[in-house]
Amino acid sequence: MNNRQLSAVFDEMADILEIKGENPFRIRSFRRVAEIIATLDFGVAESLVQDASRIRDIPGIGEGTMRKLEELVKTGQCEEHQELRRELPPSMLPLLSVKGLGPKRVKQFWNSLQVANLEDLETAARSGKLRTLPGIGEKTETAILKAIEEYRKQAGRVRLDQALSVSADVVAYLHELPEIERVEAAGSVRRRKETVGDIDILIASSAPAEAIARVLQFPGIRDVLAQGDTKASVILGRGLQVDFRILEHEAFGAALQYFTGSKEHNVVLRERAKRLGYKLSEYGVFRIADNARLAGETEEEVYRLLQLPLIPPELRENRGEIEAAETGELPELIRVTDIRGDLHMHTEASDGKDSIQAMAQAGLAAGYQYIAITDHSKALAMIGGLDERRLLEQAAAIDAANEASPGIRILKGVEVDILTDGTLDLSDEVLSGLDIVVASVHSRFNMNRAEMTERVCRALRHPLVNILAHPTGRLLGRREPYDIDLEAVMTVARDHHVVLEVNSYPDRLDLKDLHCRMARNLGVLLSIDTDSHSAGMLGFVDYGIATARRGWIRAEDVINTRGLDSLMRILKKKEYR
DNA sequence: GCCGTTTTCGGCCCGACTGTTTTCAGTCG
Repeated sequence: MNNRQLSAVFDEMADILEIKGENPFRIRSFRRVAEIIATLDFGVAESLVQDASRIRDIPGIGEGTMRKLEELVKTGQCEEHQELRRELPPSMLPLLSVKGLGPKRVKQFWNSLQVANLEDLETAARSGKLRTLPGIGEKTETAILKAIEEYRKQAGRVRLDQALSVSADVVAYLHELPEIERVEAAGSVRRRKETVGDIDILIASSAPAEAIARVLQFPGIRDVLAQGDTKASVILGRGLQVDFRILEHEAFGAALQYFTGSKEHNVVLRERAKRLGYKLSEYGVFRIADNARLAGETEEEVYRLLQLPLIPPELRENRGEIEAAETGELPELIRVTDIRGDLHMHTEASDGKDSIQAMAQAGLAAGYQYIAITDHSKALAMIGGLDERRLLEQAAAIDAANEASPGIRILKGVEVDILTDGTLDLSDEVLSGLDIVVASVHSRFNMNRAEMTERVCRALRHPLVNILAHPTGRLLGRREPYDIDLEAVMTVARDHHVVLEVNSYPDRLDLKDLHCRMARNLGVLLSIDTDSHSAGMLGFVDYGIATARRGWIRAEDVINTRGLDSLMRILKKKEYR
């Protein structure tokens, strides 16, 4: 069993226990274990055999969990999990994701109406059976039907770039209103998660009623889900939910901290506050003794009172950032201004839209010192991939463009296909004449893990390969990553001085955040590139930077933060780290 | 189930909104 499967077992047990109404703290433990395993950068199954203390020593993992893990790894299942599945059908678990339904109601519907899945629930609601139950009236029944519809429609979350664009629109609109003194997006948008379920907007206003009224006039609201004195929830035309909260100025920092989350991060902070004799809420930090508010206007104050430095929002996932903050070991995260060039982009020679010169102009406008032109190779014939002859012609054109001293150095490169046997799609002779070779997989995504891993590793051992682009091949919401042993890939990359890409294209973000962290831990260098297909796309770098920051990446972990000379030494494999 | 500069037992985060409850439970974030 791999980590993902192990994690799913604990999550499912937590779901079932929750419906059964068992000890909430035991449930919380299971959830924590699921999260820990899901975000681990090494395999639980292998570690259990080789060095079990590597697992046992993780805070949150105790004796009970160790027993279950051993059982799962040895037999492929665990008795308690099987027992729970016999008690309650797993088909009812998705019901917990329907808005407005929690464990109590799911249990109630099962006990009294034998509702075992989404379809049963819809039938029961439509036939008016739900309203016969205690505590459920006509309104709740209608709300549930609506929630089922929403659940089916937006089972998926929206991509970060889309969420950022919507939240920017909303913030810009609110910013103009006189009733509103301050407005900020919080939540997973602020943490820059790769996908976002809803958008949280915080508003400071001394006239909350007026502010709420104006907020609800935002053009594009399709539906108002809830509305009170201090908050409102709406659905926008595109189906995205936006939650607004109105606050007083004095509590804005505490609210920003609170609504930025993550939930897991906040739980730990509150426990910490309590230990220190404080109470932390969205209204501030209060001294328990006399309920005096000691902080609230800024986030810095809140963290300072908890004896911590300000933790960057991208790190707030309870993945060790609080411990790191405590010991002064928070990383100095990379910023977009650290980037000095973009090493992956296409031109009209293959599937890009713009010329070499146009891309160079865009690079110059971005303040870059260098860019690399890396069009596709001939295996991608349908989009005009370059063969040896055309690549040589392009190289000559780049030489000419550099001669004209455009104010930016244009590197000659290629994105060469890694063929199914792990060889490259172009001859060494031509590749050796380039400044940079980016290699990637664009075919046969369904190979098994061992084959795919060997395919990629073979390519990484090729002495001319510099960067492995979009290493897992995933497309957010459209294509799963191919099955590959990333730890093996990273080890080979490090040993052969190959750099892994953080592809900033909004539906790729590949490597993703956890993989970035894994790379850093394994000593693998990264390159944050856009894979631009037109001049306007160089700005995608923001999303790659966000992903890297979530992966604890510093400027020194990324090769395109270096000056040209240092970069060239890495590309020549004379230097690494 | 996990954990320990109060503790190996007894804790384990906080507040708002909704609906239908006549005093609060369930859910959400």
